[in-house]
Amino acid sequence: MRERAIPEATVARLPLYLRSLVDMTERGMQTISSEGLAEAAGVNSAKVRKDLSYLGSYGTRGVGYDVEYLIYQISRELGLTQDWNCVIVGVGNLGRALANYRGFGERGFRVSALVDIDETKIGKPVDSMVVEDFADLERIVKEREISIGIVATTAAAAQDAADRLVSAGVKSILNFAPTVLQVPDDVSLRKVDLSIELQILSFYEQRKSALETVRRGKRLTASASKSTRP
Amino acid sequence: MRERAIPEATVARLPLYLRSLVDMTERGMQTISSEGLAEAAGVNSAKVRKDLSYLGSYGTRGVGYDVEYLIYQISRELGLTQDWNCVIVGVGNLGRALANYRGFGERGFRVSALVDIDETKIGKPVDSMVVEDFADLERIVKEREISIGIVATTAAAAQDAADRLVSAGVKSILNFAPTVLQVPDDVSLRKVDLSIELQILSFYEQRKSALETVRRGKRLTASASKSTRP
DNA sequence: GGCCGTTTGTGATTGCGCTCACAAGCGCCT
DNA sequence: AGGCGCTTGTGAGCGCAATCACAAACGGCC
Ligand SMILES: NC(=O)c1ccc[n+]([C@@H]2O[C@H](COP(=O)([O-])OP(=O)(O)OC[C@H]3O[C@@H](n4cnc5c(N)ncnc54)[C@H](O)[C@@H]3O)[C@@H](O)[C@H]2O)c1
Ligand SMILES: NC(=O)c1ccc[n+]([C@@H]2O[C@H](COP(=O)([O-])OP(=O)(O)OC[C@H]3O[C@@H](n4cnc5c(N)ncnc54)[C@H](O)[C@@H]3O)[C@@H](O)[C@H]2O)c1
Repeated sequence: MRERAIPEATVARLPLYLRSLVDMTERGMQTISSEGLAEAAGVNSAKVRKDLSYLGSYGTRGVGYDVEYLIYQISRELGLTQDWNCVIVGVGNLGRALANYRGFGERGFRVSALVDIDETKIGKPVDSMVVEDFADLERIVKEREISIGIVATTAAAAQDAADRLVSAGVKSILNFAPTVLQVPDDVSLRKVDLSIELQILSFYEQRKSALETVRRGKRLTASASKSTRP
Repeated sequence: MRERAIPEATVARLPLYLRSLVDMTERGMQTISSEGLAEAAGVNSAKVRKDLSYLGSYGTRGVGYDVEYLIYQISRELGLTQDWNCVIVGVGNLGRALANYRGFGERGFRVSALVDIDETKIGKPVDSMVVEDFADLERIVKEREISIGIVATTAAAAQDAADRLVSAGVKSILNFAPTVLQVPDDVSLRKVDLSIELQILSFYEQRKSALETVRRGKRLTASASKSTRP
């Protein structure tokens, strides 16, 4: 267990713990048990303990975890002791909302550039910044030491945006366009896809209404035809 | 295998297949192999076949899957043969971007209401709609048969927004606020958390630069102090 | 009509992550 | 100083998901 390699699932939960812990300091709490942190983060307490144990033995038996110290350790592990420079590619509806969002800066992510391909947008101010030309991406990335690229272009342009980010040396990409991007193995890619989230909700919603209908004693033609299928 | 109950992981991938398939019809393709669909969706072909087999035996050996027919079957399974009415709670930066987004309507999700608590926003037009009063949420949900609630309020107000959605009868919630929401068991909850995504990227980015530094033959003080810890 | 190349559908296997359960360790109180 | 209650850290077991691997099935061609 003392080995390196934190499981992916744990990495995905650390930011959640971190947020809960920050809330707790703001409410003046000094220590927190795995049980308490689990409740705040909406997970199981054994999971919390196992996750935290990957970082080291930072708890005290019979007492819990020191909130401040744990914040520091998680921040360090996540690489949040430094600021990261980001570029938003595509300044449409979504890109603008992201640019205006204060939450990123608070968490150590600085939006250092906004780029777009649309002539009518280039040069215009957006939230104390100015939209720059997509053509200058490589120079901008190098000059400002940008390490994270946020793709908020149309779906059709997203692969191009990603390719340009990659050749500029960006190794981490967050994609909002509803398309599957291809990137080299050494580039981390994460996606946020709102339509997919809604479709997943739709699946369970449908299942619920179907169940409701069955409970009322009605036969569903859909399920009936399905059961007759060999 | 003929049993009901589609694995969660499969449900999450079905929308991805669906999107690839729609792209394919637009390019005039009639049939597609699991291999081809796998490539388009960025997954392994065995996974595609197993996922699709949960819906039934809709493929033809030696040929592949009929694109149109598969689109229909996946849509039906996901509950996309009907439209779903949604309400956006909180019309700030993000809420406005979501309201203006055309992609939802195309996929059968109709934004039927925008509500906010801010007096100065209520009554104002946003994308051919008018912002309504959060206080009227229950009536609006009932009248327009809204089944999906999208929470885009500030973090502090998100739990209240969710509670009100739940008591209005909404059973599916998509949360954008960076906070853990509590909802009853029979309510589906999904979250989109951009800061968490960035923090995950940060973790791997840091690991990469650490590795890079080690490769260059330098000793990392961080890893050195870690290895001396008992 | 039979053979051949192709692709599906699915048992079998492996691996990962979640949960349980409890010994070990800590602080506090007497 | 010793006992007690509380909480951590982690081995063990379990279940779900990913991957492998191949028999079964199909279309087309000779
Ligand atoms: N708006 C939303 O709420 C929302 C929700 C879910 C998904 N999305 C997705 O996010 C993406 C952006 O959405 P949006 O509503 O902001 O769209 P938008 O059309 O308003 O903005 C897209 C922007 O990208 C720019 N662009 C196009 N090609 C480019 C290129 N090659 N390089 C740089 N910039 C380029 C355009 O000029 C435009 O400014 C889309 O892919 C959309 O599907 C948006
Ligand atoms: N803007 C972004 O790009 C972005 C990115 C990531 C996360 N988020 C999160 O999304 C949420 C919204 O972000 P934003 O930038 O739009 O913030 P915002 O402050 O611009 O908008 C919040 C809106 O919610 C409304 N509101 C507050 N309490 C309400 C209540 N009880 N009922 C109804 N409406 C209420 C406010 O009046 C305001 O209009 C925040 O929680 C934010 O952390 C936003």
